[in-house]
This record gives sequence, C-alpha cells and structure tokens, in this order.
Amino acid sequence: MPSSASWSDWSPLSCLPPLSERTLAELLDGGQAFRWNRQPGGHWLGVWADCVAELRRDEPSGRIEWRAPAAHSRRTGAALAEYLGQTVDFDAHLQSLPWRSDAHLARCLQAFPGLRILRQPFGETLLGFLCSATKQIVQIKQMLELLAARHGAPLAATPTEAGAPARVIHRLPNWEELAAVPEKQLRECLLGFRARYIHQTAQFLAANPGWLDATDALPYSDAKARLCTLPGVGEKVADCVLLFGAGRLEAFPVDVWILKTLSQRYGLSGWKPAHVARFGRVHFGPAAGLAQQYLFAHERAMKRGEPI
DNA sequence: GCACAGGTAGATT
DNA sequence: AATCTACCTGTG
Repeated sequence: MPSSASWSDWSPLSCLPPLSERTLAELLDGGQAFRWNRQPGGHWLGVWADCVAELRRDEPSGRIEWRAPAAHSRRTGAALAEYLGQTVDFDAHLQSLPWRSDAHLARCLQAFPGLRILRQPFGETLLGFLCSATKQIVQIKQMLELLAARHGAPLAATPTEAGAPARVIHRLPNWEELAAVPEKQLRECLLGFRARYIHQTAQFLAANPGWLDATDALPYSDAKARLCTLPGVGEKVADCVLLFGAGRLEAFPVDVWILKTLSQRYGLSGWKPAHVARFGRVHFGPAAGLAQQYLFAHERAMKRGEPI
C-alpha cells in the first residue's frame, strides 16, 4: 500500500496555464496568500477555508498538477479552481493594461507570465492582512501558522512521504472563533500590537453577523469605506482584502514597495501614498490591482538580485 | 546592539 | 489636510 494512500493521485489542473517555477512561487508565496509552503519534495502545500491541496509543476512542460486528501478531493478540486481564479478572464484584463505605452509594465508582465490574482476567502484575507503591518511575508506566515495551530480546527494530515512524519494541518480560526480568544493569547501568536486590532475586529464581527458578507457584496468604493471602519484596517489593508479576497481588480494597494517603484520608475518621487494610489488607478485603469501585482513581483525580484 | 519590516490611529502642527 | 509618532517583536 502506498504511503500516501489517504491523498488522491496527482491530476492535471486545467484552470491554470503552464507556469514557470518563478511565477508559481510568486502566485502562491508572493504576498497574496500566506498559507502555501514548499514541501521537502519540492511541491507546494496550501490551506484555505476548510481546504487543503498540493500543487506541483511538471518538468519541463510547466503544467500544474494537484492532489488533495482523498476524503475531500472532490470538493477541493472545485474550490481550488475558484481560488485560483478560474472564472476570471485574466487575458482580457491584461489586454486592458497600458503595457503598449508603458515599457516598465511590459517588462514586469514579461518577467512573470501567467501571474494572476487569487480569489481567497474574504474573512481570512482580512485576517492575513490585519497581521501584515510592517511585517515581512515570512513573519506573517508564522503568525497565521500559530493562529491556525492553536485556534483553528484540524483538517487533514500531510501525505506521508518516505522518512517524513505526517503533520496535522489546521484551518485558520474564523472570526467567531477568534472572538472567543483573549487578546493575551493572540499576543502569544507573535502578533504584537496587531493582536489588539484582531481582537477588536473579532468582537465587532461577532456582534454583527453578516457584516462581512454584506461588505463583500457592495461596490468597490463602498466596500472599501466600510472595511476602513474596522480597527487596524486602513486604505492599504482594505485594498489588499478587496483585491486578493474579493476579486476587485480595481483595488490598488499602495505599500512601501509600490511607493518605491512608482517613485523611481514613474518619476513620482516625494508623492504621498494617497496620491500614488490615485495615479495608479488612473494610469493602470480598471485592472490596476493586477498591474500592481506584477510591479510588486518585479520589484521584489530585483531586490533579491534575480536576473529579469 | 540596532535598524527594519506589504501600516494604522491618534495627536500635533 | 499634512506630518509625526507610538505600537510589538523576530530577523538580519
């Protein structure tokens, strides 16, 4: 009996085009989502909502394959397609971007062919970005891992590869569950001052059931204004939640990276975040958030010293 | 030891 | 309205 019998066999994933290793890493672990980790065997293990899946690249075709715990494999397949944005026509959105007249954008698009925007669960995207203030991606991942391990329900076990013991995978706690966690215990998950934001947001959401869903259903600028009323949610976090957790491609989060890249490459030095955000929405148009992700990926690759 | 990290909120000017 | 600062703490 194969040692990973409790997981389904690898299947081709039809909702993604063939991807380079670099684009796949950027898609799963480039700051949109925080719960994908490269496994010893080289593939990616990810957790979202009550789903667990692994992805791997076929070499050299770049085609992506997936598998999931056998008991959930049917619903996970459908959820994975949604999560990866199957229903979104990214080619059309890319065509709408001004790459024909913007050489830097053209270079970014070329550097990460196939990169797209994930469609994550709204509530847990909010949790992830409430953790993000002045933290590096590695650390945000660590916080969420602790939150899941200590306060989230167990979902499945990792496939047992040769030599590696299986580990239990937990989902993130939902907002109702978070509301029951004292702030002190949140701080023990390395959240620092973010613990208070998460605690207060959890209290509010627990007292206002349906508030998040209602927000998700609003037009972009109304949804953003509503999110910004939550403690710890400002413009940047609200835009990240709407972009990565609600498919609002017009959201244009301005963080230090985007500030830097627009300052240096678009001649906006000295501009404030709010002005840069306005520039981004005007210059990049209705899919500004998609452009933002390519610019972000490119800037970070430059910082790592990768050849573009 | 010390700056820095995908920010936000509240005070001060 | 624009600018300053405190807020926590792991990492390099």
